[in-house]
Amino acid sequence: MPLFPLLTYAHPTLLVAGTRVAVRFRNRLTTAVVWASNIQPDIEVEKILPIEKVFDDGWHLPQDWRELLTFTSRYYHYPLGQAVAAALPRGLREPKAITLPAPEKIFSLTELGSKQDSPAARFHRQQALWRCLQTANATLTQLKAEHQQAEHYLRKWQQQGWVQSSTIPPCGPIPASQHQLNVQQQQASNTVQAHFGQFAPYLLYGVTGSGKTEVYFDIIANVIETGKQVLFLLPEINLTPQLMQRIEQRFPHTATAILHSQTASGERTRNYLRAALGQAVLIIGTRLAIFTPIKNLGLIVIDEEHDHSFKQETELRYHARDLAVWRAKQNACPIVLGSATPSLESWYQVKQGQYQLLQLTQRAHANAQLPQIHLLDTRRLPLDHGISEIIKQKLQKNFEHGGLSMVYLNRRGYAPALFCSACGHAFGCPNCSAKMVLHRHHKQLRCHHCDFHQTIPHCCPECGNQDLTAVGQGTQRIEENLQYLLPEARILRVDRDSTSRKQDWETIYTKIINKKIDVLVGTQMLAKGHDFPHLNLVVILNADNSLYSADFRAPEQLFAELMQVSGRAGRAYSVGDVWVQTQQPEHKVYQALVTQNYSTFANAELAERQEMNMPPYSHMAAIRTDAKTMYEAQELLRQVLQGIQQHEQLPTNVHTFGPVPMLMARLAGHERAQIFLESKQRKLLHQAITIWDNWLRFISKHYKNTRWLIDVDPMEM
DNA sequence: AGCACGCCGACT
DNA sequence: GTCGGCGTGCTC
Repeated sequence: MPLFPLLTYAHPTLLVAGTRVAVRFRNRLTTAVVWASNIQPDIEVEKILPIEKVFDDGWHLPQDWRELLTFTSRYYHYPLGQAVAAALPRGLREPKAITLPAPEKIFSLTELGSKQDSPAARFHRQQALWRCLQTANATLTQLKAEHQQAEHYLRKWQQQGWVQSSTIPPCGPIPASQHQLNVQQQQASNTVQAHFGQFAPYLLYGVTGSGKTEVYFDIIANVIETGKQVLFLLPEINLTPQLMQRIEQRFPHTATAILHSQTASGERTRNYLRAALGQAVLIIGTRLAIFTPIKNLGLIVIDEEHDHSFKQETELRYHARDLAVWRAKQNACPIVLGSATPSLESWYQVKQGQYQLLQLTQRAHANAQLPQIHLLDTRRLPLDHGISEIIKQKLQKNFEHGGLSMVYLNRRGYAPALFCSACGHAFGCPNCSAKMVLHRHHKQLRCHHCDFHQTIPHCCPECGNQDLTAVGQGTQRIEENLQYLLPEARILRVDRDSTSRKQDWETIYTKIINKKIDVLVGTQMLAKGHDFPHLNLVVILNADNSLYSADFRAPEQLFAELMQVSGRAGRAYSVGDVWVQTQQPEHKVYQALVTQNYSTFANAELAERQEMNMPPYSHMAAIRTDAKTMYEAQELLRQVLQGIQQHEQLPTNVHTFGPVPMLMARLAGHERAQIFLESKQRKLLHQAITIWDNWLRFISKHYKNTRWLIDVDPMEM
């Protein structure tokens, strides 16, 4: 519940902290977790209600997990109960008993069984099952693949005494890797291995295609052999079937648990418990997996550590990477943060000597070289449907030579804006401060920030003019243009509109690998984590938009994005070429991109951040409000600010900026404002947030229609 | 969050 | 005298 204090309930016997119970709260039955027992209640005894039910499953939420949540709740100024609810899978959030997952078993024929005839041929599924039992010790998963009702027959045959089962340890032998690590990779792995059993944070900085994953695998293999568990976090978009296949190949006998928001809730609860019980050794997941209780944690790996998806932007606004570092410290284990373009926060920690740097400067594939990057100044070049002549020729040539090209453009839809050619009226979203995007296939104007959409209007609502112009290029339009340019080519568009379901990716990937595609057109989805060995030409169109953003992290983000996209080229067989169309080739981001020199770029950015007293040189928190009008949203902040200034002694060295509208001032019908608190000292910042929190709680009662929230270490501006 | 409580104005 | 709208505060 959104309450900060703990509530007292009564029970005749002492309960272990971490026990799940069912209690009555406001006359409703809810799940609760025992945080402390045998305490002196702080309310009148007659008000205390009894615990209704104790879920004594032989397992409780462990102490280190409770400490993690206590920390999370305090650090992010979020009610403990709600933080706990966010950290539990559905199955544990419901006031119901759970069944603990059983340890994995293997099945084989008994001596008696091997003398039996196999089931009759007409029961061919049963026969397959039997054959599987004959050949080797088989796991339930393997057997289920042979026969859907494997469990039923196994039980039957076990009763007959034909089949026996035994439990197997969750970490079987790990076969040697097929990849020979190069010197740098081996060195990186060795360094981490030398620090098993102690807190040691590492930044694994490796250029795209340098084989970071193989380094992770090598370290993981070694931790697992010491009998410990591994937490492997990665951005949602990188949890590809391709990666899972590699893990399956590398760790065939290791029990893995996958945890992300797409996993079905039953499965997620099961995996959560398997990790907690030590039945799963390799725990793979997205940011939410950071809250998985792990019995014997020996290593944390964060892949693509710079990725913004590790920060949750709703409710409990945690950063999984930051919590991971905390957890590694708590569990005295190494943590490896990997990226080709590390976050400036992590890079700064290296500079401060807090994190140790591990570098991979060469591409892992012997023949692979870093791509050649070329800038095209579109102020001087005529564009035909958003594409310059040079790029047309490059694409044509590559197609003629049977190469695979990729056209990257971070805008889905047909055109990012629709204008009236007579009066200049722009079609904006009525709910958001954003332009509507033209989607030709669906014959709609859509807002990409809320779910508002409408059919394409045929005239201007202001002047009635019927000549409306679609301005700019989206992936659909580029796809259309390319098809016109290269009528013979097999072009495939990959964006959220074309690729919404999970299996879609698998089909696309097989098509690409089997050389059934000549040109890929797409957004972010194409940029991350995928290995297309034959890709040798990358074209980046119109990335300039974010150069004009007021967000101080925009250059860092754009650089990471462009490096990632460029890095898709020439990973294995051929030299990759990257062509970038821009109106500002002289901009620092593009200049850094051409040299592909992350460290020069990062150091320059850091110098600028220091100058401006921005993170990571200072710490920030945002207090946000939203209301029907911008005035109301800002008024609450102004009132609280005034109250604090008059009645409180804010710690010195904490600075306040605002209130100001958010960059995206209007979203889904709400006007949004914010105020920033900034300090060089974390502790002082937290003191200031606490004061703000108290005042907001107090004053917001008078502003019924204004909602507010606290965002510690904000990423959004 | 969501609900009970109580204050106050409007209406029978 | 009673109903209900809404602001306030508590939840164990």
